[in-house]
Amino acid sequence: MGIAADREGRSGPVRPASIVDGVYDAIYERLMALDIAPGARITIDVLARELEVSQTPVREALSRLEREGLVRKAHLIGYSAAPQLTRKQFDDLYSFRLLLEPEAARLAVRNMSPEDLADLEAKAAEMRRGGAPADRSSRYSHFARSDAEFHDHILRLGGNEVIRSTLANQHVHLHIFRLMFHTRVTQEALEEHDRLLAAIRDGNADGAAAAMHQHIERSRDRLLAAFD
Amino acid sequence: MGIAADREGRSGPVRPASIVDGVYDAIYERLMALDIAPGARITIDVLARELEVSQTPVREALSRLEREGLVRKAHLIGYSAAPQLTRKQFDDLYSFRLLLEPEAARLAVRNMSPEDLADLEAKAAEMRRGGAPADRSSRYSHFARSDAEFHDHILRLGGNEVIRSTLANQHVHLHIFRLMFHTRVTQEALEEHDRLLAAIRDGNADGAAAAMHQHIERSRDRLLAAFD
DNA sequence: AAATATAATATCGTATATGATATAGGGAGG
DNA sequence: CCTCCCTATATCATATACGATATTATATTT
Repeated sequence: MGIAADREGRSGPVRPASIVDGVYDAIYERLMALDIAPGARITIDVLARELEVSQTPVREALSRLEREGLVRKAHLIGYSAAPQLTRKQFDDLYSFRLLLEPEAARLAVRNMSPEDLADLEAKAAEMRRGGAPADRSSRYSHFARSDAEFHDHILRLGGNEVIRSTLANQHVHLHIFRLMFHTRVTQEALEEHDRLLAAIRDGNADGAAAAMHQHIERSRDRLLAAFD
Repeated sequence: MGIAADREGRSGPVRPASIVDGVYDAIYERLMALDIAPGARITIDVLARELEVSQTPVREALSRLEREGLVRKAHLIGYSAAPQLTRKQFDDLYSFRLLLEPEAARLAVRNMSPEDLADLEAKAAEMRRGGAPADRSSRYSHFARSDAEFHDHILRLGGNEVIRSTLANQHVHLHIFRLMFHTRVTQEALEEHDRLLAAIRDGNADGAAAAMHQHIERSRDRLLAAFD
């Protein structure tokens, strides 16, 4: 049947460049929204039917997600959403961040231009305003996203692309969100961001590194409650 | 001859090897052997014909390699082997290693058991013996592989799985090999390994971290020649 | 002769089909 | 009544087919 022509006709929602990208985004969205719960099975052809695409792009998207640790694949059994972070994975992840992000903050102070700072300030201001007063879960989801962008922005300014892309691929904020989508400890984080931003603004590299270090440690401590 | 042979599943019932894994290894091998030059086009169906499999597993293997940065994909154009590391990528990569590996060495000293140490010693001894006196390029390829295993082993002992898997996915040693497959500076590296190993053996965590730091810095300096 | 337009080819991106494997459920035997 | 085996179904892994797009070569025009 003329599926292809059919789909071509109703361009409908913004069609990403490739179908695979669209599928990837759609799955990511469902994971982020906890529409697919941690550990839940993900069957390829169900997904393909729901998204009205063939199995091939679904496969490729899942393959990407697997490489990023967001889904797991069991040979001849199938895909499933990654389970909740274990305590050990959590600890490892935060140790990892503590080794990289403070240094990246230090580098950011050294390398950035005035325009870069302005961009960062704008992003922080946007975070402070917060999202629309939607339901709590989607509000936090919005925060998680903004927070990820804020951190990513600093990493970008730091200039070390290996550090940046590596942390991006860890999807820290998605995991965190799944750990505690029910809480609302965003206020403290915002204050820590402000302290970090102040150090950056002052061109205080050591201070920025220290502020980033403290921010991550506190974030870790706040989240530790989720393991009790 | 197909590739699906000689793949051993882990414990348990004899799991049929997946063709994708075989294709992945085959492509990796060609990249490592410079059989596929940096930047060279990789056409899916040529590869599929050569390996005597269908295009589907080739696609999935290439997708994995792409996520690892070993091949690049241009939408509607095709795959190609990743180009040689640029100077900036090289610098970023070594800065990244310097932030992580010394700490991992420190952790390794703290966490490892006597058996772990014995394993590490064995691996180091094996490296010292070196490979058979084959042609120079394949000998260095062998060294690159052993070196990768040595470092990975230490990272494993460190216990932080995020650090370990992240560095493994950078494929540092493959890139390095492609940078200077023509040189033979392995002797110095072996001596640095020995110093590192000595510190580990003595339970000297700070010393191990320092030795690792120095080893990576020197490795970087040796390779810098490749950019002149 | 150079440049543009047009046709031919190669290769990708996507869809569908087929065979293989695991899991679940029911029936026979102990 | 329980256990084991066997069959049925769902799902994956792979193969093949088809349409779309880029690249290359050729021809025509200026």
